[in-house]
Amino acid sequence: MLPKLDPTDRAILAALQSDASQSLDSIAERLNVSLNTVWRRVRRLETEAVIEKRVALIDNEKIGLPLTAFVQIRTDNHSEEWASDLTAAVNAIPEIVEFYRLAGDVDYILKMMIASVADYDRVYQQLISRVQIYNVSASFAMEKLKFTTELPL
Amino acid sequence: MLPKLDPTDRAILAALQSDASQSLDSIAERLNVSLNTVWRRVRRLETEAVIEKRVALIDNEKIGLPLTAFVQIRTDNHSEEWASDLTAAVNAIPEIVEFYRLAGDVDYILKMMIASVADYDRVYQQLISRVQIYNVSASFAMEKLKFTTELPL
DNA sequence: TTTGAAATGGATTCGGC
DNA sequence: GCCGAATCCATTTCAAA
Repeated sequence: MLPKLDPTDRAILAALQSDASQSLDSIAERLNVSLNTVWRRVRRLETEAVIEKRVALIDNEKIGLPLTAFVQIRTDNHSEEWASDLTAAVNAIPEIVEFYRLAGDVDYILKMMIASVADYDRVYQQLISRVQIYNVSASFAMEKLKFTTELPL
Repeated sequence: MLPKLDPTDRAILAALQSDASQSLDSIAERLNVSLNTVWRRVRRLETEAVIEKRVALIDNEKIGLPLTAFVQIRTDNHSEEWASDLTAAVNAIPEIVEFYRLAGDVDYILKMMIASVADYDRVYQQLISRVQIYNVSASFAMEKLKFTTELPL
């Protein structure tokens, strides 16, 4: 199931997940392989969807969303239907950027990017207006100490 | 402090954070402005660091890191030194992709991308070998329901 | 000072070997 | 895997508003 990745593939992935604006040429030179090789590997990694997409990362503070909040959700309703309602509600709210179902005590965790604590309430109201939630607890980030989209290879 | 962003800037940011591989030409056409205008706006957004970087997003499952864990940390040591030791330790561990200091009961939360629960233990041991931690609780994601780097504009 | 049209040069794409 | 042609695209220049 997992695509085979040799050291060259991994080096290319490492390069592109760190900086996707660099030219294939410069990667080829750094890895001591031909441009053509890099190009073919990248194309393969894209068709296999190892590379999901290329995106620009935007500074959340510069666009007026300095606050990150984590919200833990517990439910007393473990039906499929409730779960898919919650997922649909979350997907409709762009401030919620991550959402996971958890093992254990807390059922779900989500992360939201917001302007302020008042803005948290606005998003929270949006969420609970769409789906019945049993128990919510929010934690606000005082300081972002690390954030990266780079995965270890 | 916040850069002024007009609707064209926001539309360009929205386009690039959704797909940075599209040409400036196609964005220009879609927004009904000239290529030149888009190019200048992008350059300005880059020099102002509203656009932080361009990256390739990699499928964590395809590279053998299917598990996401959230780790909540409480400390009894609130010194500056301990905090900076923790941050240094976290920065040295590539499996830890996000790390925040929180307001409230839990002092820190971090997110890690790992191969398995056994792999969680390996990373956890690395962390506690570098810094004394009072209380840790980990939650494992059973299901990733939403993940995006796109911020609302 | 801002805009768009057009030219340049560099990077990507993809065939053939 | 390597070369090279064709294409595409970012970047610069320049003229006009």
